[in-house]
Amino acid sequence: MASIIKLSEKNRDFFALVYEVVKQIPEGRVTSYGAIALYLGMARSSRMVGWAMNSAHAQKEYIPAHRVVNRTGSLTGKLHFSHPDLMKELLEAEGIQVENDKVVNFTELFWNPSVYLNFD
DNA sequence: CACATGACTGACT
DNA sequence: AAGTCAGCCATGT
Repeated sequence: MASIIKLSEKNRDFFALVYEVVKQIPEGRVTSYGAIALYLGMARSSRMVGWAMNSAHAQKEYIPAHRVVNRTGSLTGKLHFSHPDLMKELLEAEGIQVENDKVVNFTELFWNPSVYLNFD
């Protein structure tokens, strides 16, 4: 029926914040759901970040969701893209090597928002 | 209200 | 490194 997602105002803000952070991820770098949650002060709501990403594709502005993986560097969200291999292709297009659904050199490519988006 | 589900994580093995 | 478990929290039934 209604394809419109019902969200409380509180969660709308949360979604917007998540997208805002994801959009700041530089090309060729990746981060994790937990790191974003931590940066937003919701360290125990990492699942909610993934939940927010589920609606990223519906946003008017482009969200580089492929740059967000789980803590081990696994492409856990690949099945939610329009094509299962799209996530890998997008990452490789940015120079990120992907092997067996995992980001190679994940620890080196990891982009921590809490470090690069420090509050002053 | 109880229970299941999920783009997660940390601890433990 | 990889698998299992419990904790996590918003949604759906």
